[in-house]
This record gives sequence, C-alpha cells and structure tokens, in this order.
Amino acid sequence: MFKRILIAEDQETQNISLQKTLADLGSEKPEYVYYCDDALTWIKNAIKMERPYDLLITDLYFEEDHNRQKIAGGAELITAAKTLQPELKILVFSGESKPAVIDMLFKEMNIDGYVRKARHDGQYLKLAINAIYNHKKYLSPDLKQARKENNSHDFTDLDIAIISQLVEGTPQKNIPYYLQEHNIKPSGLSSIEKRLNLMKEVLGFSKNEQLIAYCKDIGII
Amino acid sequence: MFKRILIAEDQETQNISLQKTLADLGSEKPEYVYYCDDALTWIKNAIKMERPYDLLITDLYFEEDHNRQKIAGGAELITAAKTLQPELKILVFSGESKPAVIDMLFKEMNIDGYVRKARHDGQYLKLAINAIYNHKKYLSPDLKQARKENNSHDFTDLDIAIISQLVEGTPQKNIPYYLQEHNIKPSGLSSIEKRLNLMKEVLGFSKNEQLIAYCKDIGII
DNA sequence: GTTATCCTTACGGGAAACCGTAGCAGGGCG
DNA sequence: CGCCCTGCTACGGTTTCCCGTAAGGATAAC
Repeated sequence: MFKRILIAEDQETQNISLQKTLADLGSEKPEYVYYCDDALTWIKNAIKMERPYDLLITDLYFEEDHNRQKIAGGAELITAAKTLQPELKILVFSGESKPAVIDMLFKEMNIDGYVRKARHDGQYLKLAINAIYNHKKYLSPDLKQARKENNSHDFTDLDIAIISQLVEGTPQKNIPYYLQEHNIKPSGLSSIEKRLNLMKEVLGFSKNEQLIAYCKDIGII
Repeated sequence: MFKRILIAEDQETQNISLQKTLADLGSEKPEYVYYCDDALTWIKNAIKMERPYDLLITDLYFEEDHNRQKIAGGAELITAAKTLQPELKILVFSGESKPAVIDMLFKEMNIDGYVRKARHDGQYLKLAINAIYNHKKYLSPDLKQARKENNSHDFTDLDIAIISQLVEGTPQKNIPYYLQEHNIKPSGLSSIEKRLNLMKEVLGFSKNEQLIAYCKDIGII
C-alpha cells in the first residue's frame, strides 16, 4: 500500500474525516494541509529529503482567505505538482459532478482517480486508493452513469466562444468582430447562426435562453 | 449544553467528521442517519419515548439512491420535523452559498442557524451550536459578507415566472398567455418587456442571455 | 487541369424583440 | 363627485435576430 499520502483539503471537517478514513489503510499517518501553496511546499521538501509522496489527494476548489495564495485551485496544484514529480499519483476528491470538468481532469491533466463527495464517498475512497495502487484509473460509480446518459453535443472552442460572448452581452451581429480579433475561424455571421442552430437542434431547444441555461448546468461556462 | 442531537447527512465522510466534531461538546453521543426519511422516523420515535431531540443538524441536498425516499431534501425534512415538534432547533449544514436559498431558510422555514461547508466549518459548527443553545440565530461569517454585497435586484414571483418561461423556450410574445393561465398579473406583453428591462438595467445587462446566466449563478432558477 | 464537394460567407425577406408613446382602469384624496 | 397619480395595456416604428438561398474559396479525387 502507499506509504506516504498528502491531503490537500481546505474544509476543516472534510480534512478530519479524510485523515480518519485513511488511517486504517495501512499507510503511514497521512499528512494534510489546508492550502494549495502549502501542498506544493510539502511536495518540494519531500523530494528534497528523498522521501517523496506516493499519492496526492486534493480537492478542486479552495476558498479564498486572508492568506493570499499563488495557486488558486486543485487543477493548478496538479499541474504544478506533476512538473515537480511526474510520477506522483493524483486522486481528486471533490463535490464537482459536471461531466465537462471531470473529463478534462482525466484527459488533459491525466489524473488517476476521481471520487465525488457524495453518499458512499468513504467506501469509494478506499476502492480508489486500492485501484490506483494497482496502477488503474478510478472513477466513483455515481459518476459513470452520469457520463453515459450524456447524449449531449460536444462543444467546440468556437461554440464556447460564441456562448461566452452572448453571456457577456455582445449582440449576435457583433460577435464576428470578436472572433476575428481572437483569430477564431470561421467568423462570419452566418457561421455563428449556423452553429447556434446546430447546438439548439441537437439539444432540442428553440431559443438562446435555453441554451445558456443548459450550458450553465453542465458547467462549460 | 444540548443533550440530544440528531445528524442527517448523506455523505459518509461528512457524517463521520460531524460526529467527531460534536463529540467534545459535552452532549450525549450524537445520533446520525443517512436518509431524510430515517431522520423523521427517529424524531417520531424520540417523541414517543419522551426523549425528544434538542437539535437537528441537517444537510440541504440528499442524493437519490435505490432507497426511494418520501422526503427528498433538507427543506422538506425541516417542515416535516417542525410540524411534529415545533420547538426543535434546526441547524443547517450545507455547501450551499446562494443568498436566495439561505434567506429563504431563515425567513420562511425559521431555522436557527446555517453553517456553510467551507474552510473553518468545524469551528463555526461549535459556535453555531453554542449560539443556538443560547436562543440566538447563527450564520457563518463567510456568508454574512456575501449577503451584504448583495446590491442585486429582488426578484418578484412575476420576474421568476418570466425568466422560467424564457428558460423553457417560450417566445417572449407568448408569455402573456402563460401568465393568464396561471393567474399571474400583470400579464401584458408590455409589462413583461418593462419588467425584463428593469431587471437588466438594475444589473447592468443589455441582453436576456446575461440575465439568464446571472440567475443561474445566484440560484433563483 | 478540371470537377465535385464541403465549408464559409454574403444577401434579403419575414418574424421577433426592443423602445417610446398614448390610452385606459383603479385607488387615494380633496 | 371630480381630480390626480399610478400602473397595466395597446399600438407603431426601428433594430435585431432568424432562416433560406446563392455566391465565393479551398481541398481532394480524377
């Protein structure tokens, strides 16, 4: 089993119960921090002392505080940690359930496991740690189904740019200028209309308002 | 100090740490359940046995499960509990931070305290329990500021109906029919336009899309 | 080099939304 | 009772959006 585990979790009660849950897994007493910056410092020091961590368990979102932090959230912490120690295993433990966010973590950040803070999270944490120890990926089961029923449109960068501009209040007819400035093509007004129509048709919507609400729900904006 | 405390929290790790946090407060070992229905049953039984609970600590949102529940969430649990035992003190412990939701809890459900699951939630829980024991209301400090910087428009039932219809995809010009059917007045098209304009003006928006995104963020829809 | 195809863009008619104005009903007050 | 004020509604002109069609440009196959 993993010898050295580091917990990065800002929520006091969660942090306590993480320590307790991991206590009976046969590793050393896990170490824990409440801030991302601290997490990175500890990882650095552990490498320097030639006792690097085996596993990092981290939340995604950290609250702001009087302590100004360089690293704002779990995602940044993961990239920073991976540059210091590429083989470090990462288990994300967060309340986030939006498929877009979780897909990104696995695909782009190459994390090893994700457990959502939910009903049986204690059991799943243990399963996840076991799986990761055996070099497998782990995703808590409550999320697997959520990803399956995903008959959604996959949003391109263009789609997201268009929707973001709408949310900013840019009139549709002015969006071509924005797209040209940011070298996003196609940038014609007709292409924007076509793209919006496609998205709405796939999702069964008729109005932009529905589309915005949907995008807010699944978390792409 | 409170003698008998009941915890209703579906998240395994949170539930554990709640028990641990409350352990050193001088009350009996707190009792805990993972489902709303169970919570209500326990409250009922406690009354029947003439050992009623003094305090209910509950989450707001409970996950669905193979166990079909009659009571879906914390809000319903609170109303059900209060009809059984009106003097029961209620402390809500949830991750929710949207002012609209929390205001509703204090004003309409008359809860005694709210602690948000956040950085120092352990300390705040203890403060909250003390405050409630002394018949005071308690709101965790991280939320007090959030409510102050609330220069937002207060949404009327009409506003919410209009926005909901937009999110449903109803064309603006058809919303009057909907309002008439539901006996919401005013129902004229001009009134709808006027109302939308007012909301957008107060919030500094120019387009409906911005308004929808904002409402999603603060959680009124 | 030519043709076919796909994608982007431009244009124009019609619908919806936006905005200002004016008429109408109800309530308070002298 | 008459007057004023407020809020709801109705109407027209302008802008924006919607949608179908057609022209331009790049790429790939022949």
